[in-house]
Amino acid sequence: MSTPRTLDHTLTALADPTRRAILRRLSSGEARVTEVARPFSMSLNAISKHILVLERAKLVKRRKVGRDHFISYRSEPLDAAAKWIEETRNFWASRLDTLEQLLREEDAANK
Amino acid sequence: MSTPRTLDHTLTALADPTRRAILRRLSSGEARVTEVARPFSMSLNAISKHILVLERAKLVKRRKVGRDHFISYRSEPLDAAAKWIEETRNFWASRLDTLEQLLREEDAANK
DNA sequence: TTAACGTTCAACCAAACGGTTGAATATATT
DNA sequence: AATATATTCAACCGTTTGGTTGAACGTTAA
Repeated sequence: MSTPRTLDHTLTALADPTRRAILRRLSSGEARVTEVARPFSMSLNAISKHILVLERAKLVKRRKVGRDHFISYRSEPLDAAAKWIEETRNFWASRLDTLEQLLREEDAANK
Repeated sequence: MSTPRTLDHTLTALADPTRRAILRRLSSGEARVTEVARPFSMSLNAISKHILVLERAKLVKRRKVGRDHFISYRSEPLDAAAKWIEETRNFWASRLDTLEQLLREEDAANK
């Protein structure tokens, strides 16, 4: 089974609260980098780097118009991540021995 | 901005392919650390560290019996992560609908 | 008691992360 | 042409990450 690096990138990008906040900030549509950075108490450069991480994960798209870079949200990676998580949860839910395993552990814990 | 650090931990833990493989490896029930490590081409210590990261995220539980540590999968963090992702997707779905609608109205106005 | 086993601890390393500051680049404005 | 604005690039810093090796610790077996 090959390693889906895009999932690595997606989950890594989402694991940071600043980056999750940036995504929410984009809900009203495109925003320039400076606009994205405004509500945060860190440097513009720091936000620029966070945007790079989001871009690597394809969670945002960049549209350059003159000196302005417009950043916008892309939904595909989150869809894919949701799909993976659901598949994994189903995988676990369908393990036939799950109940048996729980009982075994309980039994051992109550020993 | 509330900071759910548990989500950070969950997503960070899941962002690594080795750790995702470890979780799958646990599908047949509990396993000792050495058993968990066996299929991997890295040192036992490396796997021990990965298990620590999974433990911090509460994705695995440890049960010590003598010198053996039995590692088992816990489903709660994945459930919580799925919930967050679904909420976020819903948030975006409604937002994108609204934007689309606005564009449609604008278009109609410019007729 | 001694030896083997299962696991972690400690030290180390290189690379990545998350942040900073200052300079460079490209575009707009006057 | 000169200046201001938007953004990135480059260098640096301290911490974390993912890996190694070797020693230590606790448990089981001879």
